[in-house]
Amino acid sequence: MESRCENCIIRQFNSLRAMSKEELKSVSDSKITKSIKKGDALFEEGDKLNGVYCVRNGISKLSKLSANGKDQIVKLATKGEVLGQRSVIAEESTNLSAIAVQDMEVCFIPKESITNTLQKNPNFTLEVLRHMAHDLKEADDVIVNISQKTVKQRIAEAFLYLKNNFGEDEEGFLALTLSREDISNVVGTATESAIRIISEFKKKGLIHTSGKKIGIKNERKLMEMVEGF
Amino acid sequence: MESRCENCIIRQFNSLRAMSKEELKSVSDSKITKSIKKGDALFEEGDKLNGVYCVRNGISKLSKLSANGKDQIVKLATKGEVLGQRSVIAEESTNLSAIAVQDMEVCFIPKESITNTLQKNPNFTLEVLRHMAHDLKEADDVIVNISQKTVKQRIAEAFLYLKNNFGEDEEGFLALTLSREDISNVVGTATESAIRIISEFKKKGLIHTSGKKIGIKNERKLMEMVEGF
DNA sequence: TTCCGAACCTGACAATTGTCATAGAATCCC
DNA sequence: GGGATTCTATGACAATTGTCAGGTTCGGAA
Repeated sequence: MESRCENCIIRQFNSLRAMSKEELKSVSDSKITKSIKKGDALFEEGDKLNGVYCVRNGISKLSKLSANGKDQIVKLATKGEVLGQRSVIAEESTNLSAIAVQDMEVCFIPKESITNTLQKNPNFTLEVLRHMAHDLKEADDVIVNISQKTVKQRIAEAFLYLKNNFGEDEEGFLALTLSREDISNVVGTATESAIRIISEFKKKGLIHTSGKKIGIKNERKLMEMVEGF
Repeated sequence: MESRCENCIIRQFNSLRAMSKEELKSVSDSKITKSIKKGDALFEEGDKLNGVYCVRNGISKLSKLSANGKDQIVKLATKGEVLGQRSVIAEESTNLSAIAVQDMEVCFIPKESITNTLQKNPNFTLEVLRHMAHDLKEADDVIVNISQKTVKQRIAEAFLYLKNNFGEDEEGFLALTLSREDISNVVGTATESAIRIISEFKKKGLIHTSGKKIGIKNERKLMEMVEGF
């Protein structure tokens, strides 16, 4: 495993690429590499973060607990994404929990390295800004989807999203396997409703399953369903 | 009306305050002041923006059209807010429409003034970044609310939000009067459902109405309702 | 003023979704 | 390997929400 940030490929995918050699060196010297097991938390809602997490491997769900005790998953973050930025930048405690849905490898970067660079390197700041602008757009899309589409449409969309963003394994199952509960927390519905709709999709030949694993059989029909046919 | 950005009080409320004297001067020289009538659009979903809009007065709804033909209002923007930033920064066409819900006065600032400053003045960039971080957090909250709360709770919350953010007039009505349709588009429900719930609130003595105008009568009960009692 | 259209309101009904209860299947841990 | 626990699944039912179809009221224009 490469342990110098300067040489880390992951950097290509995130805002760290806009850092200068010296800045990267300082980040590299202060970072701490951590292994996170599936189900463990990187941080939890309300925590004050002393730094950000750069994901080298694995996938994390970012979720928020609602008053009625249900989690809403707001985003799934994978290799190359930086978590906790929003909180560090706004100097607020985080509004989301980050929990591993697969074993993960992350680098913890103390916030000083980040805030120093933010104040000195406009390219880096702009790069972070662009990323956040993108996240904001995605959040807007989620709002519209969740309020205007039926649960069925949202589940169909979630499967397509999982395929497009995380791919499939050799047997044609979605590479990212989520529990039924996680799926229902992504689309914002009751677990039983999600299960029922998954069964229905299976009966209609849109998907096939094997245990928790789900594979897409008829992508076109799923897409039509998302559009409302 | 003050026409030099350097002297504009609005600037105190947004990221423009982080600009240097010279930068502000250049913005001021290139800006165009516009009056927008209630119902007219500042820009529409899909437009490529050549600049941003700084709101001097009035209120705009930011909304996105969904496949089924309904608008979802994602945010209400008022005095001091800058619209179109996200799109200019990400160099994408906008994902939202901005339509005046009251007569407005705005300053159009060509994107060059903004992008130049973004590249040169890290304080400004950081300030913009902080604002966007805040918007992103709010968007996350909206996602959780919309997916986990009932329509009734969301409407109660919307009224409290309107009171806290836009205040009340002398007679105790919400200062920002929205049509029933706009209200339903804020909470993401059918217009009829919104109307029905407004009637119910009125019967229960939680609010009082006069034409389109709505006044809050029992704030405590509304708050309890939002919490789920 | 009077008319017209838009906005508001209400009822009846259907569809969607959530809740509760229960049972089987898978998984984990000793 | 076996028992406990968690996850998946399904039925029955209730609650919520949307849709359609009609009204009424309001505000602006002729």
